[in-house]
Amino acid sequence: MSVKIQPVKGTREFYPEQMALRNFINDKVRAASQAFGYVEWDAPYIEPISLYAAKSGEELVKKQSFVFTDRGGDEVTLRPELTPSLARMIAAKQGELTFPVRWWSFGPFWRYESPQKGRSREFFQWNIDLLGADSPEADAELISVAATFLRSVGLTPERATVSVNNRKLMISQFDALGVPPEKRMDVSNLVDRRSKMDADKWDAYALEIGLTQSQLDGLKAILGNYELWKESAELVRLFAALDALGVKEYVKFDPNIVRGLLYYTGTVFEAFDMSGSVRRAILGGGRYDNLLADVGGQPLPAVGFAMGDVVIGIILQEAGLVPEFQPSPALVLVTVFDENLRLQSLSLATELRRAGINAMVYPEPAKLPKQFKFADKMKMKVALTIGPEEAANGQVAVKSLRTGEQVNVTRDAAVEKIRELMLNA
RNA sequence: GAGCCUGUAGCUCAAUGGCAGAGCGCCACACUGUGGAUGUGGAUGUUGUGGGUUCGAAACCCAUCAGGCUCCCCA
Repeated sequence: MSVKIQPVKGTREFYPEQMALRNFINDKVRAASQAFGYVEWDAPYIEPISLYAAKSGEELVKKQSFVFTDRGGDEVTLRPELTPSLARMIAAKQGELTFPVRWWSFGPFWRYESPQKGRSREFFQWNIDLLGADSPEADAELISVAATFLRSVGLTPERATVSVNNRKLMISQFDALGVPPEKRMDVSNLVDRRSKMDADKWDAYALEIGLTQSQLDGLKAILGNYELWKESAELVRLFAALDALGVKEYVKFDPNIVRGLLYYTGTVFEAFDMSGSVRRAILGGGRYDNLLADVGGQPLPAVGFAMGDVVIGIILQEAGLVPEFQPSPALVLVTVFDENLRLQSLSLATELRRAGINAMVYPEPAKLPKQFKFADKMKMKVALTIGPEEAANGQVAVKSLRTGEQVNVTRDAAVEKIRELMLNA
């Protein structure tokens, strides 16, 4: 009796079509990263749990990590994020690296959460970081990389935008309202929740955490003031740089963006899909100037962001931006006319491959209609046939599956004819 | 971790306690030297799984698994 073994909850199986989407995202990520001079790197997929204990927050470590004890008795985990590994690796070579460091990575991560739309337990994530530069122009570069990626996959500014804010600006605004420093986190949390709660409940919650009515009114004024960035010298420089970088239309200031992570110190940003069904951030990041010092390295300013493959994958599919799937990497089918001519088909295919053309041979001498139907389903461009006539004359029948035109050429001329048809296809 | 919704053919979905169906797709033939179009015919299945109620369950009840939505968190 066979029992169906299901895949682990929250994992995805990548059939060729899904694999093509994953590779499409990976290719665009690589191109956007390399266009700005970032170099690829990676860290171990299994890490000691203690690596995350310091800075990642209890939620991530205790509830969302795949933790297990290895045979030696050590507590390890499948990595839930990359930044702690980055901090460790940078700190270890801080004396020999040439700064500023520009690194990117695209790899698997695991988080033990309940799977739902836009979230799985095993996912791929693009991480990209610039370490050793603390200017607003450096922040702008990362935002520009993000916008360049969005543009490269065909997402227009109407469809996807990057919302930007600055933690320092918000803190100074909170201070001006008379919010005590120990309440900053609570207020940030409050801001983060605004879009998810009813207005009345949000007001009540604000008063509950200790804001006065006048502070609440002041906070609302701040969150509705989309010109507030003009009061931040950093943001003024940031937007000037974004203009020069040619991505201004993708970016807007939004005082409601605060982001959950504790370690952000200045600029923070998130990209959203404005029209799709996924109400989750496509990517998010910001400046984290204290992290290296916090994990024992020399102080080092840093800015970066991360993008998961799940949300962007859904958005690209919904927007119809995923390239048509090509079922076979071979665009040429060599048919097999009959048993006697089978070896001629095999040797013809070999000639094509030696000329650099991917070619597939039908595995058996089936009826020609069946073989042509197969080529059609595989979305191939060209079908070749060597029948008794062609074999007698040293020729090959070359048919374009797009136009339906067929010509007989000598075997020597076949490669050139196929190249011509594939260019036009 | 908590609450709610869903699960029927490969896919999208019907059937509300009384013979499990349609469209699309698939296979064969028309067409034994040529795909897409058309026509004709064919197969779709332990109704997620396991129990229970009932003369009778796809439907009602319980459990379980999977998926979705929300809270939480975040990519």
